[in-house]
Amino acid sequence: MARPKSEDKRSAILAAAMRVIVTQGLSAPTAVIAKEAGVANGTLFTYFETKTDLLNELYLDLKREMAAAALKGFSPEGESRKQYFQVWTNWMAWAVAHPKKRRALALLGVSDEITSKSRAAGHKAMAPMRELLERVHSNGAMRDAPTGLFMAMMNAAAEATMDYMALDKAHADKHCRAGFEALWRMIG
Amino acid sequence: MARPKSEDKRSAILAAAMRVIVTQGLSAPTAVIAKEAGVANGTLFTYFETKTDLLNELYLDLKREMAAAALKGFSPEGESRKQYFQVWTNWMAWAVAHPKKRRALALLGVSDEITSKSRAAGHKAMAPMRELLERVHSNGAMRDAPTGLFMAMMNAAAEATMDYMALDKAHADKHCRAGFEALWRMIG
Amino acid sequence: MARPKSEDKRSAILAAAMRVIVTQGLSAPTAVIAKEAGVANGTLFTYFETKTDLLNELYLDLKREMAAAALKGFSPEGESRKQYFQVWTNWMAWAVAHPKKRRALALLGVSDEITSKSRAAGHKAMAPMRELLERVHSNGAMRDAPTGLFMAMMNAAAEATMDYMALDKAHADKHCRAGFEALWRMIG
Amino acid sequence: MARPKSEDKRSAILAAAMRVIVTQGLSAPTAVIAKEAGVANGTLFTYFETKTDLLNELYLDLKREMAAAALKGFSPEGESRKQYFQVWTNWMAWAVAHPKKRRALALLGVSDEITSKSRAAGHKAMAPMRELLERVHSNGAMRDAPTGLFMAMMNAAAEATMDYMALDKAHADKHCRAGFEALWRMIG
DNA sequence: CATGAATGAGCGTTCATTCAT
DNA sequence: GATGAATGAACGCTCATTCAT
Repeated sequence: MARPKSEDKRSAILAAAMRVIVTQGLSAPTAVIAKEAGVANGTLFTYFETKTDLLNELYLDLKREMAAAALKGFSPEGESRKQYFQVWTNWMAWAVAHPKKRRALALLGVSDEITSKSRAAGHKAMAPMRELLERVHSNGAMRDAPTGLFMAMMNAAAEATMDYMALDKAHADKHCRAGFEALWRMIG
Repeated sequence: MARPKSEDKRSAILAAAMRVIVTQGLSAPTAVIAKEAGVANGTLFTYFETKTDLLNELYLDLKREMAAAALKGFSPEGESRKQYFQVWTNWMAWAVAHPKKRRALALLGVSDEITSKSRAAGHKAMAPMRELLERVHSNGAMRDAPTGLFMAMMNAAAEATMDYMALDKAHADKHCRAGFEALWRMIG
Repeated sequence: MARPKSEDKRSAILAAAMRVIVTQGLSAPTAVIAKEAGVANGTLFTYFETKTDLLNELYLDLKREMAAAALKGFSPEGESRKQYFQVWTNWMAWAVAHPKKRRALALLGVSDEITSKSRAAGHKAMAPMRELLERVHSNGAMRDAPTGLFMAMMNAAAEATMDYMALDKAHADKHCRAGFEALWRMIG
Repeated sequence: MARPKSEDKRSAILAAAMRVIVTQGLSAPTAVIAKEAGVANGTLFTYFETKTDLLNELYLDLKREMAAAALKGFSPEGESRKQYFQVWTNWMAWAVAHPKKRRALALLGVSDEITSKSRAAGHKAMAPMRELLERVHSNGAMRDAPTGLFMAMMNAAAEATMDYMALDKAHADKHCRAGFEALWRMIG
């Protein structure tokens, strides 16, 4: 089958795109991404039909990686607070460990290049976390507020905490806990 | 060129930029913005030296308008909770009344075209709110968390509430209060 | 109204396109055409929205010029043979005097970039000649053959004669007459 | 590489090229031709060094096939008119039976990718017809016109007749004869 | 100052051809 | 020999900015 499409090259392109996007934004030329990945200009297009496709796949890739990191070791048993604290801690740890990926994800998340299909798939990767939170919601202080508002508040708190942890890495752990406590006061 | 002739034209361009950005994103051509403003292509550049300048000024403009709306009728006396509830209500009302402006502001906020100088100036417009919140912070449940984290959480909650109100306008008032209650539980 | 669109520039581009197409074919880069016309790359697109538009307008332009040359001094009175001989002579003279234009027209004529609308408009420019020929047809040796076949034969004879005249310019006049005689034997 | 292994593959590529060119023009990608032929992208280049080579060989192939069809059963004896009518009829029949091949040949014929060498070889395939016509020429009405003009006129008439037959297949036979009569009036 | 044509760098994508498998 | 991924030059077109009118 001749030279098979190389999974390595594919991920090299995705990784390069991530790095380049962080420094140059989503308008980074595909040529720059290709060069950063160490492949020829045209090769990028044998792995991704269009730039938009590349961006969408990168979005999903990062979203899935983030979800996997957050849900690492997660089992849907035990006390909700403890469970969620574990997830929260994983999540924050990933965010602090991969600031570039988080930045790229943020840029992609607000771009209108990302299709609703990609967004839905990204959502799905977070499903276990969402289920856990639904349990929290229905028993907690916000039980009378709509789920959508509840989720939005939770997400917002998470993003804010990540931002702050990144800003003051030295006390990241402390901020992680403080963020969680604040959140739990709100929703618990 | 500090004060070009027609202040009307200037604001027409800013308003046009806002409208166009909402539908086309930040990459909207200056030619389109100019046409939407009813002026010639080149005229835009006698009012704003570069497109980046235009975006920065629009950012500040919107930020200031938003701050003014939120702080309408604000006087730094009285009980913090009541004061802040008033501000919060104003703020949410503005957001719901001007979804396009909020959308444009959101796009601008994450763009790397916006300089830190603009961001600082935008910050400044919110100073009275910040001062009020600092009082809340030093006496409230998050008094041991850093101000930055505190502010980030508050902002995040506000954005989340706005989003949700926009999504379900019929019960906007209810969500406005629910968001505030949740926030206050966290920070009060 | 600022710099008005310059009719000169427009025709410079059309003329340049004609020249370039003759040497490089229809796939000649727009950049080359622009340079040949002495304008910037982008300027070409303020006069012609797309390359296809440029090609279509060039086609029409040449077709009209050719028709005008052939029909110069034509009045629909007098004996058909004499009339048509005059047209034929004009036509051949134009073809020999403007071999590049004829070559460009030939290339454009077989291209599928040229729309049926352009072809129809080109046809229209030849209408007076067509009418004259219809008279010839209905009274001549081919009166029982369909008009379409008649016209095709006439056109083919014209093209063949032009080709041969171009090949042997020294005796162009003689070939012009020989071609006409042959044609007339066929259709007269 | 003069005679690569599979003659089948070679003709599959040529046939595919013909089909693809008819629908997509001469700028059809080699990749598309290869796929249509059921071979890999690169395989095409083991049978034809360059795309230009492929086009030239296709041109010759078609030209030869056309000549063979026209000359089927031809023997250089008997009355010229009868002989040529036979050839003409064969020729027209082939054209009507293989409109795609004729279309491809037409596209190739006007392309500047086709070398003069290929054109000369194509010419050669028609030699017997040409010899017959030379006899007609030297005794016919055009005996005083140069051979080149004579041949051009004959070819033009043939093309025109083919075009018209293809347009109105129902009466193809009639048009075939009408075309011949017209031609013979001109040259006979 | 207003206008809009002029400019040319820059971009996403294509495709003939090469070459590793 | 067959395959199809790799290559990179090339192209049509866009658009921020300049400048003649």
